[in-house]
Amino acid sequence: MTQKTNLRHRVTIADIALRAGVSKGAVSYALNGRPGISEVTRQRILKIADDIGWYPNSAARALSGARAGACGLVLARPARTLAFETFFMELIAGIETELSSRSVGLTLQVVHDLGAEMAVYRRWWAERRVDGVLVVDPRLEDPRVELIEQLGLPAVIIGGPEGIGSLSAVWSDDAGAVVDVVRYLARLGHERIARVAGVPEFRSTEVRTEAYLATMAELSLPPRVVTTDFMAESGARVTRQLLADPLPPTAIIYDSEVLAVAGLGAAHEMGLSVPRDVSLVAWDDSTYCQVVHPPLTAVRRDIPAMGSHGASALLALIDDGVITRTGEARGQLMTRGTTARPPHTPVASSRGTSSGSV
Amino acid sequence: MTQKTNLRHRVTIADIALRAGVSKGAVSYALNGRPGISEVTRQRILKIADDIGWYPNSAARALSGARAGACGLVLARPARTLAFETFFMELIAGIETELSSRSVGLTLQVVHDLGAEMAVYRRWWAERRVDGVLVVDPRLEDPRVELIEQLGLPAVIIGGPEGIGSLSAVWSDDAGAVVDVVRYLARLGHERIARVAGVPEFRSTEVRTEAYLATMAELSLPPRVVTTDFMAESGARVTRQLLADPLPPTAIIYDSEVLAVAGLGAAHEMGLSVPRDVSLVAWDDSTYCQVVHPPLTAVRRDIPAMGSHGASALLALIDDGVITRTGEARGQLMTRGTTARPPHTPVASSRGTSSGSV
DNA sequence: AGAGCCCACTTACCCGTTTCACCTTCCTCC
DNA sequence: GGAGGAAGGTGAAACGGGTAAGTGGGCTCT
Repeated sequence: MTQKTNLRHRVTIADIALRAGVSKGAVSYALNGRPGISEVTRQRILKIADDIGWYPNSAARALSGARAGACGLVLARPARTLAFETFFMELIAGIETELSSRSVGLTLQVVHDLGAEMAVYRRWWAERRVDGVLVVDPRLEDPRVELIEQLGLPAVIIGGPEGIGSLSAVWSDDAGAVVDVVRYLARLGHERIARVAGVPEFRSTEVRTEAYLATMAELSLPPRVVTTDFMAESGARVTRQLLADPLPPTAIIYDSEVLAVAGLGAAHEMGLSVPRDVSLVAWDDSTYCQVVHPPLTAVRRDIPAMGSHGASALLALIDDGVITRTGEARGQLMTRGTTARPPHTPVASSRGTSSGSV
Repeated sequence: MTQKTNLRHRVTIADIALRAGVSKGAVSYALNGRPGISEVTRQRILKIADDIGWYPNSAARALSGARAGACGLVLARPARTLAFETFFMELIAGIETELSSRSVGLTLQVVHDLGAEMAVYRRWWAERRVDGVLVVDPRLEDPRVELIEQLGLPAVIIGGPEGIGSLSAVWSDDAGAVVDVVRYLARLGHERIARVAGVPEFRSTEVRTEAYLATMAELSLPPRVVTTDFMAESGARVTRQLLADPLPPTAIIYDSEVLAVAGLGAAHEMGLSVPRDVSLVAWDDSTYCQVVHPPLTAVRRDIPAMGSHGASALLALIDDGVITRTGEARGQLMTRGTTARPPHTPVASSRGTSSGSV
């Protein structure tokens, strides 16, 4: 049979109808599992469709009032910080597991700022290019929410806390994990615990800072928060500043993984020994946290799970109009080599400080 | 005016035609900048389209024989290794700059293996979901090439070397950069220079290994290649094995950034000092290479440029059928803190090498 | 035996855009 | 003053699949 020699010819339901000796309508009913077709005819049609390698033309299907068959994700961080945040790749991998199992595509766009991001939503929705979007990095005053509600664009916010407006949301319990980290460090004997926070506009930053402040207050410890962006250089610079202080912190909690790795590098560069001189904790675990030396103590969240739950919530919203609001499991503290008791703890009255085990 | 209150109503060219008092066809000509419409009418139509916020329905446009308006990218590495390869995010960012400036979407799919990747190409093309694809990680015996040619699917291979089959390609001069690295290390006085290679099925791995072997032979140095996958643990394990050798290498060239960071961690863990005891070179530079301590000497390629050139080549292929084959600029060696003269070098005798212009 | 009804289809039109074939005007030129 | 042409449109037919409305034929029920 030469039926597959010309793979370039697009086979349509008309071809199937011709072979099966029925009408296009019958083929459509059969392929979509709708009633009105006898079981034998349906099977015959399905077999023919399979034989000649038919796939529905996504444009035609989308045009006739159905779905676009794709969801969108816009990343609005500067490309430089995107690349080294493994968060996004993990998230995408998680989203994909859910979407591809349902044969829904993922359309990605990388833009420079929030305004461009909103323009993309507008365009995508007007063009009917996506059925819904996943929104990341929720902000304190988030103009995207209003736009999305106005457009009636199905959307799921990823990264909470909790929902915003009337949108679906999936978030992790950041506050709880922060409390765990601070208490863990306090139990080790740390009193001067600093927090290196990310972009202040992000809701996650605020939530974590509040949880940090509350826990420090509860433990009657002096809080210290330094705000940065998510650039590695900032992590290094801030760490140098903190550690050059006359009364430096004995422990630092970073708001991202790359900040922590940079902080570790900065500490080493200053000739300090980690964790003997200072303890470091990363937020979000990754391979990098595990392979640097010493391996970083980190808060591990199941990011792929957040992605797949977000995608699943989005599909539920698109298909059935169901609004979902799910809190994920609290991040887990992975204690590794960068946390220990603070220096100068009266163990045997202030031993020697660094001997530089680089 | 209440013209924008209901953003949910999709405006079509019929709405524009009605307001302008012309036919749909005329509107289409006007909006697409085609001849057959007077300039005044065109301007009037454009203004109306802008006023009522018209965007072309992508499905309708795609259906009527035009383009899908999207390109595809399939990533077939295990999700675990994807997340920490900043390569892909940088590549995507580069692709996006080109695509989004032309209002073409990027459809992403993450799969487990090559078979699934090929199934995705088949489906995308049959569904008319993409106009072409960008193919990464070219392999020695690459079954994707045959499929793509058979389907007539426009495609650009990213990561050469050189083209495969009749496809467009964009690649970096890996061989040249490897020669540079080996010669640089040899000039520093290294003789036992090992190479930690990535997945052997990748063409890039072979090219680099060949260049390494040739250069080592040229310099009459004993080659040593260890093959791994791209997992961080493998990088650490292989490094430990190499360095535990009775006659260990004094320099190691890694095939990826994460392998190198893991190698650096392993060396530290063994109590070795870098670069005093061993020199390390990473392939592909990234923020991580710069913030670890000491900062990693690395081969820096302009990955976003490869992405945007690849996207640009793909659009040229789709629009004009032009096959492009471009070699990018050779990767540049960024000498940083992990390379120095080898240990036990008779410094007094045999001067003449470099004095490490870090 | 005729009414009623369901099954298994067919017919025809819809979605929004592009495009091809035509159809008016109006202008030019000999 | 009528042929020839171009400018500036119109109308309708695609594109491929979904779906409401219609249409026979066979069956049941009374």
